[in-house]
Amino acid sequence: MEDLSQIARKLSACGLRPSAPRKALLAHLQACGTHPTPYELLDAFKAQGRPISIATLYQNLQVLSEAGLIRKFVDSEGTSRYDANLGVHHHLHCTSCGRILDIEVPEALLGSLSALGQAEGWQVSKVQLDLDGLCNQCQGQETLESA
Amino acid sequence: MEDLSQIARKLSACGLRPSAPRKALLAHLQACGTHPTPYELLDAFKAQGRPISIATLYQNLQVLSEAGLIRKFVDSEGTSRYDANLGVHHHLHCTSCGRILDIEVPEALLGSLSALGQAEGWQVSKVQLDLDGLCNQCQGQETLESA
DNA sequence: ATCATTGCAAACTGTTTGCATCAAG
DNA sequence: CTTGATGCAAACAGTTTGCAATGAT
Repeated sequence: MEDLSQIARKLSACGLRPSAPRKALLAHLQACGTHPTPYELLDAFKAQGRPISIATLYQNLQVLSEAGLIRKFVDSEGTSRYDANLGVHHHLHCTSCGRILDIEVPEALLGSLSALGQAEGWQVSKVQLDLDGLCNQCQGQETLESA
Repeated sequence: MEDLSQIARKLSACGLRPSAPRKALLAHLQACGTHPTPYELLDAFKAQGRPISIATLYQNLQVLSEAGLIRKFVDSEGTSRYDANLGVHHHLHCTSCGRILDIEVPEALLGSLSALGQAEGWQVSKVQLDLDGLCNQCQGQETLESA
């Protein structure tokens, strides 16, 4: 958990002015633990009473991504999502409630996967892995519904 | 390789009228060996001198997907793509030329991946795996460019 | 003849851009 | 004061929908 002055310093260190929307964006993404879509972010800031414009939001999502402070990805439904977890990780995606959980995949497994590409003569730079399924909560709900 | 009457029979078997656009779509996807986007399909039919309207295209992509004759997926850039390969398979995606190659992942590996989700209490229904990198051709080009 | 399918045009969603205003250094 | 950031509005890309004309059974 970082306070706002640390966030501001991080932005400055990347040559970015620590404007209010940028600090809010980075702080929110680092704290929320989820993988929000642009519109979820928009709503979150509006709900906090500090709305930002959609143009500013998209501009900054791009700027922060380019600076390497956050990361963009596209989920299996094609929805853009943003993530402040910069480490190598992958996703568990609940097809019922939409929740996304970060998981770590053992090095050895990642190596075996890259090897599949190398076997075809490709130079693999990134292993994108998403496990779609039902989270523990939604499994329970399915049971209730079908009862 | 299937001829058009076989394609027509397949459509009828699913309760779909074998209209010209449907036959063309299914035949093309089965034959092309790539994973076209809607606009690539549109252009392909236009180039063949049998253009179809974009509304018809989207309607039929959905209808054929629902019938299980083709499958939709979203690549790591968020672009919709369609695939007539219905078996379990995964993708090698060239970040330079955009080419996508189907690969098979050994059962054992898929099992290990699903197990990661199960360890978190999730019920994994689908392992979505994309290996991003450079295909053999584009590796060569990178070398030339940087020379 | 009936009912599904086509295709135009208009609507919509998510995203980007131009530009005048505003704020940080 | 200078330069970069904001935010409105307009433009865009991809996709969906309403509806009259068309085509398959």
